[in-house]
Amino acid sequence: MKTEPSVFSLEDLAHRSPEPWDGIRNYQARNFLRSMQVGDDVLFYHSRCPIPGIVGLARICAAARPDPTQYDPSSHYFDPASSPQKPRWDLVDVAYVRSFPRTISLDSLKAHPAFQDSPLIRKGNRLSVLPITPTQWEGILAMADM
DNA sequence: GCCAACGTTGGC
DNA sequence: GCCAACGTTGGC
Repeated sequence: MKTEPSVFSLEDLAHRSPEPWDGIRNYQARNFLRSMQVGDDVLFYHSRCPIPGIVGLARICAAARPDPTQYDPSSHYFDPASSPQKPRWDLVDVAYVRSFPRTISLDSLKAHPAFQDSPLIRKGNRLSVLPITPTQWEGILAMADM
């Protein structure tokens, strides 16, 4: 899961957890949210910052449910085309697990064989929720010195 | 802050 | 159903 640390960082999650992950407004990302299960581990990625990359781990502690901000006209995430009778967008609840000793930078992901086919390293990629393969998990944990 | 890449919208 | 215009994401 990606986030801009200037908006909401892993440190923020450490102090406010669990957190409803609202505001996802991309159908592909939403579908990935829906496939998540309670107890699933999540890699936490910081974007739009000096060293973009994976900074730690979080965990899913509630499965997908309708995102209430879609009905709220005062919300930045308001979607006039959505209604409680026919919700369009979902959220999951995310809890802090741990911060890695060091950031696994985008540069090092680009250099890792397991990530060559991942949308994560693709230029122009905009998916803020995306799946990680078992091989990628192994690579990440190795790079994180865990 | 710039801008390339991409998803979405809406006129036709 | 096409595609230009628009808004957003995210590396740099």
